[in-house]
Amino acid sequence: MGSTPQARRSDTRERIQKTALDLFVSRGYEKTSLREIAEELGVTKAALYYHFKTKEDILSAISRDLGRPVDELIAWAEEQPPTMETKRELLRRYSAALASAMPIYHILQENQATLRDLAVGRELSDRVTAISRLMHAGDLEFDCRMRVASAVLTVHFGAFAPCGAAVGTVEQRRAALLDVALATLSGAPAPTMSPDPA
Amino acid sequence: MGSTPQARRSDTRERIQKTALDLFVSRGYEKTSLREIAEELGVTKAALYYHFKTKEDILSAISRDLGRPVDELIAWAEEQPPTMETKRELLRRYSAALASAMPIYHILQENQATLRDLAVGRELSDRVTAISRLMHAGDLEFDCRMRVASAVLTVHFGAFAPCGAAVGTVEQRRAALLDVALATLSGAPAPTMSPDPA
Amino acid sequence: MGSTPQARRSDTRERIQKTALDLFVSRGYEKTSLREIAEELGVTKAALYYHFKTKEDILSAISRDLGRPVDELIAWAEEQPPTMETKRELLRRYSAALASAMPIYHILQENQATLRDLAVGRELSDRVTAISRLMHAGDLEFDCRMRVASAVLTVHFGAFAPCGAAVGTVEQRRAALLDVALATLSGAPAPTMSPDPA
Amino acid sequence: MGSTPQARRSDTRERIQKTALDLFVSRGYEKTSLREIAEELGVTKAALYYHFKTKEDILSAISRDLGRPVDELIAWAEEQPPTMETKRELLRRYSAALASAMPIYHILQENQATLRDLAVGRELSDRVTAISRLMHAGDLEFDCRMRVASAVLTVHFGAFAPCGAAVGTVEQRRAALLDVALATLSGAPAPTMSPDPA
DNA sequence: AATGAATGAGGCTTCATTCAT
DNA sequence: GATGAATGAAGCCTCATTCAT
Repeated sequence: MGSTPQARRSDTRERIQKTALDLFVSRGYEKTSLREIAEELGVTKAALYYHFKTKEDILSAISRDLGRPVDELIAWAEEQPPTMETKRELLRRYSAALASAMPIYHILQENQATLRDLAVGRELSDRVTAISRLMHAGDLEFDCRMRVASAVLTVHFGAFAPCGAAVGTVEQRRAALLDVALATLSGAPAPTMSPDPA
Repeated sequence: MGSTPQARRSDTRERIQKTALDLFVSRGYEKTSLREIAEELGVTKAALYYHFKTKEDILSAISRDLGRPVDELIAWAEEQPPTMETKRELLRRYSAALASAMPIYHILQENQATLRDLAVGRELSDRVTAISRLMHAGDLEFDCRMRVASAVLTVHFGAFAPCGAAVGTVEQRRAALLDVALATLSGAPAPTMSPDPA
Repeated sequence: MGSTPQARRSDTRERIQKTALDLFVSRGYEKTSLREIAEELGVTKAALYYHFKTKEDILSAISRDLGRPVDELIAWAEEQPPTMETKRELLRRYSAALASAMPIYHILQENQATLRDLAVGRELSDRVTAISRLMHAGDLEFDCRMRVASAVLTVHFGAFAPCGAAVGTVEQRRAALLDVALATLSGAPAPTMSPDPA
Repeated sequence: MGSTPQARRSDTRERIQKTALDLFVSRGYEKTSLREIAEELGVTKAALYYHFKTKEDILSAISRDLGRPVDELIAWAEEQPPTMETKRELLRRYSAALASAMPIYHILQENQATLRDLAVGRELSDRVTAISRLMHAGDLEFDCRMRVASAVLTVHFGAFAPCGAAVGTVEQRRAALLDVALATLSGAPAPTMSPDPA
């Protein structure tokens, strides 16, 4: 009994996922070779193939794991009426979900050309598309659609890159961008900006 | 006026750039091999090396050519005072410049992981960064910065992807998103949206 | 009598042989991996290694089992005088034996290059060689040897492939080819064929 | 002028084919790796890929080159009337053609399982099938078909293996087997064999 | 201005096999 | 009687690049 309470049956699979994720994020999917992953882990390439059928499969597993929150969010939104309030809530939750699922989106973001013709690429971009579709649901006028688009772009891409220099914490920026997006969404201004103090 | 003395020398260099651009856009930088470019053009790989030192060099030349408008925009903005009006104008011009320089930004966008450690990658992303820096110039408050960020994200990323379903023409969408961004920038809402009759 | 004490112990070994045989026949020895065999059977590769020392060992066991009739035939022929009648009978019996042992000969036939340097390869081809040797036994003249050779080739290779289009049943073809071979053997023609009315 | 009169443009392609043929014959197609071929030739694997698109392509080129005589024979036979005399002549020519094209047939013969699902495999076996089809052309009776089959088997497979021990030269054996096959074909006995001198 | 030939490095994947449990 | 995990060797192939001509 004692010792590790959890099953003693090798945590290698998870270690592979973790290491692969790190490398995919830092060096890119295509540029990360299985050799690197294996070496970093201290196992052989063949060991990776014991746990995953292909390189793509590794990313796929990661995508499934990290993408779950967003998937659940989509499932939730699909059962709500396409009202303004739903969309505001969706945007809020999406912003939050992104914060934790960031790594995969980062990968999708930076490796689009490569992932485009991989099944896992669709898995990933389908999620983004779904959110966008839900935000645009209903019979909106053109101007309104553009505000929705802006809001989505702000929340989604605001999650990456240190946009606007490094002011505040990551979390503070996220919250603030969400506010701006919400304001844009409803057509109301966010906290005003002095007309031109410069 | 006759032909410019320099011209009529061989358009191969330009044909290479054009073909390479097409392929980089449609298949990605890394996934496009020099063999493909050469085959598509009906020349040998070695011919490419006669005109360009490396693969990266091809992209670099493309970047220089297509990026000129944005470079000029940056140069212009750097000589303006960092006023609100400058930024509004900068945003307008950037939106317009993007429309024509789109292909390279598309490439940067979809191949970030690969370009990250290439000199040409910096060339490309420096331009984006410069715009962002100029937009954030001056002593702005936090909230204001976030609005700037949202505006930039909207204009920049709105240029890619058919965000918000295919309503209107590309040009109409661009103009509309620019309006939304400008409104966000000044803290005023764009044309309002009904508060939610549902 | 009850069940033989040895029996009822686990039929896995036999199931492995059967599955392996099927796959070796349909996909070839080299191209059939232990993984495939294991998967088809619903066990692990390691299980195969519990029952057999190596991949070759599996084929070896199959060869032993299915080759027994031919081995017995060889043993029988080795105790007969090398008369014409013996050879005629040998040919008849070989034709019959082949019909039932076909699968392994099929494997030998189609995987010669691979089996050549395996012990089991010799086991298999030795049987063929032995038959041939026995058919050629004695002090035959050159012309006669060639007729023997033709007869053996006809019976042996006639057992594979749908030679001569699909006329008659497999069994009918076998019997007919045996007749032709026997006729060739004794230098007498089989039922005549019109001299060419065209 | 002087030096080699032939184009000085690298004979590597042909050297590859020659070396590959040797190895495919002696070690088998599957068991011959591109590394081996390259090493034997003193070039890199990549050099092979400069001259041939794939491993299969190498065999394909060999097949095309060595198979030409048989292809021509088939073309010839297809324009003859399907008379007995045509078939006798076809058998004669096939026997001769085989003598020179032997290596590829040897490869087909010994690597069937591997070649089965390769395009080049069909190329190869189609030739054999075509000969067989032509030999069986017309409205033959069952018995006759079986004699045809025996004749074809004798000539085709007699070309391989030292059937009947090493008596006479290869050429003598070929001629003799052809005679036996021709005799079988027409239903007449070949030079008789004493009824049983043993 | 361009080609033909070749290279070295490295990519992903599969295989037969082993061994502790 | 069998499994889960792992390995080492090797396979085919592709790529960016070079260089003599």
